[in-house]
Amino acid sequence: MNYWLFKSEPSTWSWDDQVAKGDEGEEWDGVRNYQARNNMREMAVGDRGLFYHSQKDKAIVGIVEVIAEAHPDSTTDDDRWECVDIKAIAPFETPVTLDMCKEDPRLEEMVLVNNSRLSVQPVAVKEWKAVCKLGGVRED
DNA sequence: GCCAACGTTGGC
DNA sequence: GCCAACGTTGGC
Repeated sequence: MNYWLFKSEPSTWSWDDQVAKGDEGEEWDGVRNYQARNNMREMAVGDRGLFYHSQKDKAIVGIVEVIAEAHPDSTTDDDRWECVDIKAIAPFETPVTLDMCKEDPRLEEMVLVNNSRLSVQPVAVKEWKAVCKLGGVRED
């Protein structure tokens, strides 16, 4: 299984919006960046992801699961763009802020810390475990 | 609200 | 195929 990080502005699409979709989930559409798209193409059903709020929160707030592999993005006719579907799994007891990530030596190589603009990022296993521990959720 | 960093676009 | 110009993102 691989681990990822999905970034969103809460005013556009928030964790609460994601939770409201329940087990049906929602497609992670609107991505117009090749690196982010390529990451989504790598995803398999069952992969887990961190849900990050950019802008005001700047914190990882929950865990999501990939429930559908990459497929054409329904919000555009441009066939270059694809997206996966994800559903909310569990909220973090404690949101893991960007500052916390920057301060943690285990997370110094995290993409979020070094390239915060990439909207869909890979997460290393050790990073995943560290973030889950900080967030107060079981890592599975 | 500013601005640095980055990615994309399009003229040459 | 290079690179300047432009638009967007997101931390501060």
